[in-house]
Amino acid sequence: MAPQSDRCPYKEQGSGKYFQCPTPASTLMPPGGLSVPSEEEMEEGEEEEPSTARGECKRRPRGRGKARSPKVVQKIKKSRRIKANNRERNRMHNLNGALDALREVLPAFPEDAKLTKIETLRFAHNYIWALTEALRLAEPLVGGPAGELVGCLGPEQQYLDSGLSSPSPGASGSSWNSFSSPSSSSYTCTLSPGSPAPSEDMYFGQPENIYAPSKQQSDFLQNSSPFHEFI
DNA sequence: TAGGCCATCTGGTCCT
DNA sequence: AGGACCAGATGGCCTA
Repeated sequence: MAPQSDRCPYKEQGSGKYFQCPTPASTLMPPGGLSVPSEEEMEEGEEEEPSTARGECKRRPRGRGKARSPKVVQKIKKSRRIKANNRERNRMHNLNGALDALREVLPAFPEDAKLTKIETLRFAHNYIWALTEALRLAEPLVGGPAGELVGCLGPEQQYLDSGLSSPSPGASGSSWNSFSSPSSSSYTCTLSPGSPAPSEDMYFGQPENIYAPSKQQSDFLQNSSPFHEFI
């Protein structure tokens, strides 16, 4: 069956964010109008099989266990399908919302190009891995936990220190550039090119061996990231 | 125009 | 039983 609509009507213009679907069944009525069975109709068509043996229906009073007409069965099926479709649509919207949230905490690209779903996931994977590497390699240099890094990684240290409450690196287009600029005078903790890969147990292998970054990602990261050795 | 990406529908399976 | 999850199919939009 062909989709009833080609584009999501619940996607916010501009931001591209999704919002919760309104009461679904009513919003997806086909042009001709689909009559969803009322509760009463549903009840009327409910599961009970008619008693085959005459007079042996003990569970229900006479007249209640009548067989559903094909029409009613079809209505029930259609109603269930519509409900399932709406649930599925909401589920996918939630998934897309989570993906959007993930995009927001990833470094923004200068041209503000929106990453595709797969790119977002791959980039996030690489990004997390690179940050983890940065922390791991920086730790011995400062002789303490990564949270105590002071002025080692430059402006990005603020980002590392602030934890969950940190401003999103993708929140402003310039944040990533400033924190990762190779020309930054405080950028003293460059990652060594020959550093060994972390164990697979801890890091699930080097991202580049699993997910090759897109050209867009690798270009950007190679030009502006302190993690370029890992791309 | 082909190919990539996406939203949606759909039926099957798993889980509560 | 009903909902969540999943994967395949389909068709529209966009871009190189």
